Amino acid sequence: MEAALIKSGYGGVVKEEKRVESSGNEEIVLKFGYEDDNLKPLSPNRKDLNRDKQMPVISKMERSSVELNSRASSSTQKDQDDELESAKAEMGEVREENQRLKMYLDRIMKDYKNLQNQFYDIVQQEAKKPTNTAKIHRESEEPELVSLSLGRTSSDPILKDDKYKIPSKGKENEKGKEGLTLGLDSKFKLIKTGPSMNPSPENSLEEVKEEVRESWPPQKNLKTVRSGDDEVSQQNPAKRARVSVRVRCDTPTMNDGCQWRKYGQKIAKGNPCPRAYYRCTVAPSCPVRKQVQRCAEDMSILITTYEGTHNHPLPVSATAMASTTSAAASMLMSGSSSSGSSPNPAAGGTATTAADLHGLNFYLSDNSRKLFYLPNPTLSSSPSYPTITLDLTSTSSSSSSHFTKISSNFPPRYASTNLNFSSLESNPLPISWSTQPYNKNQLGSDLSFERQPQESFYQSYMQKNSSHTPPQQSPPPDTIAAATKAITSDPSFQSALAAALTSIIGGAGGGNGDKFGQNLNLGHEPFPVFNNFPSTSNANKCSSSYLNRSPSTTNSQPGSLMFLQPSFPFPTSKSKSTSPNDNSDHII
DNA sequence: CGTATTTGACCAGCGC
DNA sequence: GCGCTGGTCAAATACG
Repeated sequence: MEAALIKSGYGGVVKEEKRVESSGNEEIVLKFGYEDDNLKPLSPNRKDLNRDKQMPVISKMERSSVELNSRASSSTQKDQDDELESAKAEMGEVREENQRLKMYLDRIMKDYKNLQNQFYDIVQQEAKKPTNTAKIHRESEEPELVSLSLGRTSSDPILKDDKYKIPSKGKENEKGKEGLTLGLDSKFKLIKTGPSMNPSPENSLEEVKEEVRESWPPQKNLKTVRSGDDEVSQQNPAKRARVSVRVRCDTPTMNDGCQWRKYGQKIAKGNPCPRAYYRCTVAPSCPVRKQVQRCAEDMSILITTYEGTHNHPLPVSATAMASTTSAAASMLMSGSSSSGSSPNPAAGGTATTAADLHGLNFYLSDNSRKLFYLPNPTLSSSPSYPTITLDLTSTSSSSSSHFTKISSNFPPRYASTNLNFSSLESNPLPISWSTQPYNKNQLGSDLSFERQPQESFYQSYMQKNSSHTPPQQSPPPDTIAAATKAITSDPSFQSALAAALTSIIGGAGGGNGDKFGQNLNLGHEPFPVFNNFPSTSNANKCSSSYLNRSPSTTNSQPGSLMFLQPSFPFPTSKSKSTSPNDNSDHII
């Protein structure tokens, strides 16, 4: 936004660099100039001033004076006059340039302030709109609500204001179509008393129901007597949603930050690669399972399918994937048959659907629910799991089209949705910027005017808000195109996407995650992965416990066990008293 | 020795 | 009813 503004308003791109010293101290270097050499420079001597002497303007002027004095006795009056004139002219130019720069800076700041105020107003208006009908039970928890957004950063001055914790709805959804415009539109609620997976008493029954619906252990476990496992006995097997994540990954499992224990392996039909079954071991009674299998067509693609909802606080490093899956699951569930009485979401009367997954609240507008109608949400006890696939493996050379390639298919038997995220082909990391070399211009460049994606983010936001474009109309639900549109415009999708991105970047990027955290703006509350992803995690790798048995496996990530909430309130009753998972109480 | 993984057995659902 | 398949269990094994 800033750059575009400057470019249009002042005829040239004002470049601003912010450099980060290796020591970690930030040195802000404001460098104004033209990026395009064809453009007229600010001053004819500007390059000389900056390049030849590598010294401040004032120093050059002083030096000129010294030179004049030293030569006064031996030079002719004419020479002196010439030098004096040239020096004066130079000084004048420098002064003019300084004045211009000051003026530019003032105007930039003024415009920036204006835009910032406009943005505040818009966000406030959005927050005041009657979208909180489903937030009734959560209003008291508003102070802890955090709006996570890609394309923002805590250090970005535009976001310093706490107002931006207010989630903006509606039009911001549309930004998801434009490159990095990833507003995490969902309303995230930080865990208060460790209820992320275990709703606290103040949480609504609605949330409890939502979680119960999502919990994994299928009906089989209902029959299996497991004393004290209340969650198991309450679940509705028809409500289980699966979130499948396809990632190009060389290692057997994807490092999602959570602790898993392998409990089985099977050769599935149609795929020579065995399917591994994992369960979450962070908490002994956690119902979450995941299946890991290599793609039959492309062995480099790892398909990780998550089921269920964690009923415990998550390691910070695991929140990204957890929020991804929960958001995606909430999409499915809200669109398929959230009420349990009718598969048609339009039949549900509520204006919004709230889900409390992983301690994060996701709100889907009524529009969204219509948009996410899935044609085959059977309620039978058969494994007709609605499945949403986040495809992070697609090939595309355009970094700006990361989020534009979206496909959707609906296998004949299972209702499923494929979200296809483009990525660089040459790199197992799906996000191209994760592979960019880190020159100083890119590090911590929150003030940089070069952040085109972010600029477009705000630009599109302003434009769309100013025009008050209504949310996308629901297309016919039975078409792939409709599903695609629906998915891309849904706030949960955005949160899922953002979480997926952070997860992938953080997990695959390994030690560079903190740099991403600076370079990618994730809202005033930095997305956990970026700041807290274990620096010891395998860079550019998905850690593994399947094919190789290296010590750096997914299952043991002590460094990542930074829980959002230290308390662990849910019952300690074990589903399996003899389970080796019992030792997972170490998280307390 | 404790813990995690492996792997064959077992179970349930589904289709024929 | 039978076979196939997916999913889970649990004893055996490996590992630190």
